[in-house]
Amino acid sequence: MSTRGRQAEARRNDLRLLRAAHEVFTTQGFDAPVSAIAKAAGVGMGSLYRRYRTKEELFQRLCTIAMERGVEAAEAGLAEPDPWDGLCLYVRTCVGYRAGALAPVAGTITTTEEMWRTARRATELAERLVTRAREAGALRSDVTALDISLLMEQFSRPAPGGEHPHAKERLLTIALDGLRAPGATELPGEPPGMDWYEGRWGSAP
Amino acid sequence: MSTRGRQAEARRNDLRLLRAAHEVFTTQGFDAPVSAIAKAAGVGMGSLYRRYRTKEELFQRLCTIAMERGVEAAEAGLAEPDPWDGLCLYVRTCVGYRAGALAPVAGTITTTEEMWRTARRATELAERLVTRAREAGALRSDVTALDISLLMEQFSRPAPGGEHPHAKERLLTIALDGLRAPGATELPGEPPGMDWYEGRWGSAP
DNA sequence: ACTTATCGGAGCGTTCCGCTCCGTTCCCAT
DNA sequence: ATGGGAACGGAGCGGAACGCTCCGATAAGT
Repeated sequence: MSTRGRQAEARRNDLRLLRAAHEVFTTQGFDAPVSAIAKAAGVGMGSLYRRYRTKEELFQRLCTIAMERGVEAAEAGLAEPDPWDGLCLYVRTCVGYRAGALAPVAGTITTTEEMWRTARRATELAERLVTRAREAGALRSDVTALDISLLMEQFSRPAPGGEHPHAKERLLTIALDGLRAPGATELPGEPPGMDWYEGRWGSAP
Repeated sequence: MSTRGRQAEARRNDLRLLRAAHEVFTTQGFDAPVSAIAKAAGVGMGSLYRRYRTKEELFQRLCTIAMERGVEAAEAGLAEPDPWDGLCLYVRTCVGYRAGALAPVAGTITTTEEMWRTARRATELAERLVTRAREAGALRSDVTALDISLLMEQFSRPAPGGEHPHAKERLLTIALDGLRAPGATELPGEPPGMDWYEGRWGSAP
């Protein structure tokens, strides 16, 4: 794998494209123009459209990668000996690269088979992580794994008016403290179910 | 003030327009088409543009009203005898009508004199509310009024993929529990300052 | 030197949006 | 009863922006 030549440039371009697309889509939403991604990647439109035939295809690839990173984060969390620290690591990592910002937009495009598979693996690992923390008595008992997914999603959403360097971490710390057992206030209403959550992505295969 | 006649219809239309605009802008953002607001209000484009000469003017009026509602919510919170309950009431009320969803978008248009005035009153009252709760020992001591504003903003942001009826309230309850004294984890980084916050709206007059 | 894969970006067709303009409706004063 | 005028709804205009294509330029491989 050389670092020179046209093929090497193609590989570099692909990486830069994915990075730029992640940045642009998570901060500006799926409506962001494709040209903005190309420009952010320092790559021409032609190169982008040779690699990904449509905007949707690029986005699908991006979602899969984001979920794979979520899987890795969950595995890293489970590798942590302390259940609470593991859960915090997982949440902080996912929010750190705004993984949740892609999830809601995923409902506006068709969900590929690969996306379903990866999503299933990610949710299963997250469930294990949450159950372990709860059974260790570190996590309040009335919160579900889906609550935490939605929490991450909420915190992944960017502030349109520019970001303060530490504000997000401060808020996330507050929320994580609120997750610790025992909960001071009982959580209201029915917890959201898995069927509802998956319904946002279209019908399951 | 009659309920019949053309003038009465004009008044009703104005009210419906403001309600619809609030709903559409807070859920779809400032990019939502004006026609969507007119349709949601059950009003023709002509009537909308006679009342508000531009889209921006409508949005400015909307922001002012939202902040006035924020002032009222803060006053209601201060009227509550228990400092903690008062703070919770304030936060829940503001998040309830997604007041924070307008704040970041306000930076994309020019801020009127009236908006500055109302904003100043709102932040001053919020500061009082927060200080009272902290001095009563109910609120963790390392959190600032601005942190709470940003928290409300974060929770005001709509989920593009449809909303679960109770999910938001559950997450908000968790966050509020995290705000109670004593904080389990120290908040990281410098708290955001007022100058940064106001800078998002353009330069102060 | 010639072939050929890859590059960047101008341009095409289309969609969408803010706003205007105008024919219609209906209150109300005479 | 009737004419004037204020308020109504919505089709349509001009222009901006977007997804995607096409092509001349560039440089690696032989």
